[in-house]
Amino acid sequence: MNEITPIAPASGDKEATMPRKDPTQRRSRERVERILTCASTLIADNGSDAMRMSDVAQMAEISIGSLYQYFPDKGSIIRTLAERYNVLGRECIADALQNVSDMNGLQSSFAELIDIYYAMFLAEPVMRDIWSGTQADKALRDIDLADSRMNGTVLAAARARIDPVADRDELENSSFLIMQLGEATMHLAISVDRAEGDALVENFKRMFLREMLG
Amino acid sequence: MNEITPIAPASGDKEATMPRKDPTQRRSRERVERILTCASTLIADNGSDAMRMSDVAQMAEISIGSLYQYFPDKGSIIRTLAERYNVLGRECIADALQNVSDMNGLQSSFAELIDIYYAMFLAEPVMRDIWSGTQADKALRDIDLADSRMNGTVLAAARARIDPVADRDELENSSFLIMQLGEATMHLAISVDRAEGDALVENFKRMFLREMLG
DNA sequence: TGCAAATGTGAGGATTACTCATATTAACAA
DNA sequence: TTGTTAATATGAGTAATCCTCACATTTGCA
Repeated sequence: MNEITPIAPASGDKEATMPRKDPTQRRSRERVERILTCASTLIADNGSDAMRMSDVAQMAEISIGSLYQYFPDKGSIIRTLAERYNVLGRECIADALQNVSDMNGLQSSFAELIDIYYAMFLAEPVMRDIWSGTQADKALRDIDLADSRMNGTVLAAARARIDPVADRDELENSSFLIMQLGEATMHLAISVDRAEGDALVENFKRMFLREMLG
Repeated sequence: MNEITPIAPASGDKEATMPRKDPTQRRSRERVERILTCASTLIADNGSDAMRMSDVAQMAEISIGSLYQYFPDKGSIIRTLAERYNVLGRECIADALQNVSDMNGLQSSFAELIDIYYAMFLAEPVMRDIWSGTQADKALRDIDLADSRMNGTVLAAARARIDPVADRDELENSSFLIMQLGEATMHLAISVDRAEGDALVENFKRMFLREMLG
């Protein structure tokens, strides 16, 4: 698996080389953040394809060489941003579903989650660019699948609580599918005009709710 | 919209320059076919990202310059291949749904269609490569959407026949969504192991059938 | 202050899509 | 047949951009 997180700033325990202490690490962290912020800005402006590594370096006021010290390649910057959004999304989903224990709760929580996700996609150009179709990078696709699996597991757990006799594998499989289809719906919805997108999201909600009723 | 079909081989009516007749056109068509065949082979081998235009030219035994005479850019070759698969798929779908007139028929036809599509995706490495995630190219995404819209319209028509009082816009919208989600399910299914993929496809079938029942 | 490790630098290497000036070929008129 | 011209073929070269690497600078500590 390709790195998601950038190279750790030399907190090496190997070889016991009397590692440097705080200032360096702080500076490194700040640099990583600045790189990510600049990359975000550039992606928001013109998309990740148009984002050139030289632009990122220039905007972050570092040399290309330094940039590559923190991120081994262009994809790793994009993946790091993607994973950050995913973490936010997972927290959101976990929060919403953690304490669900009946069908009504599940339905309302999920409907709400879909709205939140849709709003996020509409509001965040970077997220939109990274996920909307652009999955040329296999490593990015893997991140996406892993994310859906985690979210699917959370959903499956909630459904199992509601219906303890349901087959677990079946729940896991269909919950994973629902997560992926939800994502596909988002991608689709943001690539058509707003009115149609809204209708598609509503339709997906309906399909999901029907599916939940088993 | 970017060209899908390659540049037409000089059947110019403009300027009335006494156009050439058959042999040239036949030769051009053969060249286009050879290019597409070679591109297919290369994509099947290593994916479209790894396919270099110089490889295509070499394998097709033409110069790079000639290659670019027939296809204005790399994407246009891929789009042409994509559209050919789509045409096949549309014919398949239209055939299956054209004469459906009751819910039983719709359900069995659609279930069968899903199996056929799944089998196609499993069997065709080129199709898999072009559609599986790799939608970096916006023009390709447009082709995909147009395809789903056409198929969605066919599905909506079948559903309208079965339930004449249903809201047409609603049918159109949800049929379009179903087509896109079906595609998403295929992409997902072929990117996990076979057993899980099979289960995902079965799950999608179930979801679809439930949705159809209204 | 001196040293070694860590970090910074940017010119340049490498790849690859695509162009264009030139050469070749095909179709037709005389 | 032969000359003419439009269509087509050619491939060395251009451009864009990711990434490397040899060297310079900075940092933390003895």
